[in-house]
Amino acid sequence: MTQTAQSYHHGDLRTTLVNAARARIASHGVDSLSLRKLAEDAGVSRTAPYHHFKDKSALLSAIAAEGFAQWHQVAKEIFDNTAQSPRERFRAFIHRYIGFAANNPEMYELMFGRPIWQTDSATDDLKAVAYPCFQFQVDMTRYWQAQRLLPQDQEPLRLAQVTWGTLHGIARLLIDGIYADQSHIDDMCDCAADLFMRGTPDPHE
Amino acid sequence: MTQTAQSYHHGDLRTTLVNAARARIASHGVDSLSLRKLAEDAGVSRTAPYHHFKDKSALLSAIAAEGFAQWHQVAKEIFDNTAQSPRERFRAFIHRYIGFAANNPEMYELMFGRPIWQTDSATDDLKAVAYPCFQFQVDMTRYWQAQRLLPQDQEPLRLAQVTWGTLHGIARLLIDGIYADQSHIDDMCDCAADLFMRGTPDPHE
DNA sequence: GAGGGTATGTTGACACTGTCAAGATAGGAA
DNA sequence: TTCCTATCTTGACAGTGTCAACATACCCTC
Repeated sequence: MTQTAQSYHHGDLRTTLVNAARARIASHGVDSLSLRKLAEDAGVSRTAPYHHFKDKSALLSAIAAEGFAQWHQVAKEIFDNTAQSPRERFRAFIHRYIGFAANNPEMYELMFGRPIWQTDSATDDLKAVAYPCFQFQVDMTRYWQAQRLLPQDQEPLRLAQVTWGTLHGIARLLIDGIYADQSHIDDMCDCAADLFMRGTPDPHE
Repeated sequence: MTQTAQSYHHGDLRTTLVNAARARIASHGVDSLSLRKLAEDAGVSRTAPYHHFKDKSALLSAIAAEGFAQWHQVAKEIFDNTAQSPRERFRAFIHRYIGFAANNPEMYELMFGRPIWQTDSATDDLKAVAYPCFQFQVDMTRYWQAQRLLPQDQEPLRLAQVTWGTLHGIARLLIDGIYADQSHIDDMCDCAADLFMRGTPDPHE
């Protein structure tokens, strides 16, 4: 950013683009983002972004990767917070997951939407961030099974797929505004938590 | 369809468009559909479709409505099949739901995707078909609760949102190819069914 | 049957989009 | 200083959805 305005080269176009795109996506939605407008706002020509990203999908992948990293961080904090019981942490995890999606709907849409994952267009950089995030879900599931919060007679991978599927499905039904009312988010989370942990020993509550 | 080739009017353009669009979507995906190509394939000018649909979204809504009607029919058949026990029907319902999504991924994407539901662009026709479909999910949930397959201490609406959310989430993770392997569909469905019905009386199995 | 309203179809145009090719410029390494 | 490479530019192409204005055909009424 040490460049002057009349400089031929921008100086730090890549991060400028990513920042502008992130802001635009958060405020106006993924679909409203165009590379041309983005370039124009950055004071640069239409094709300049192509020297930093292979195509539009690559730009989106980069931003989605940020989202996965961000969520992974949150998940780790919840999981590692030993001040809470495993049971509390499990419940908190559900609420935070849905909360993350509800508070960042466009980012969530981007992270799990088609443009990125469809047709094998996912960047290696994106996979490098997202896959560990998926794996963490399995690891947590294994732990919760060991803690007797989740049924132990199920394969951890399957169980992780189902529990995460539940959160993902609720998040999408909420975001897409299909039939879930935003005012009942907490109720839905509690319902899901109760359902998953039903029949497990509960020494404290 | 009594028109000759050189007729100025097409005769039944609306259904021709819908049929062509449905086929195109099923084979090449929702994103690949363009009104112009559609019109060209129908041997008609680019703007002719606008006399039958307000815009592209309206066309998509019409096709999605077919999908909802189709699924609603399947759901009713499963639910009304008294030859099976409620427990078997519940399990069958889960498998069929995921199977429907896996076998018609593009239709499923269309039915629950953004272009239709976002920004209040859903047609009244679509809502008229889709909402009863959602309601049916709640009715079934209520029944399964009464049959003691699902916990009775939860509100039917909440429970329906969570169970449907689970199916929806699994379906999307599958379709979007995010992390679920298609070869384990049945295992995932069984895992979900076990999870939901866990702790409920099972006289026969 | 004649006339007019309406449904339907047409061409033209506009403002967009992503992306490629070819050329210009700047910075850094040899 | 020279040259390579990263970066940025203009020009162009093939698309897209959609509007406005106009043409044609059908149907209902007089």
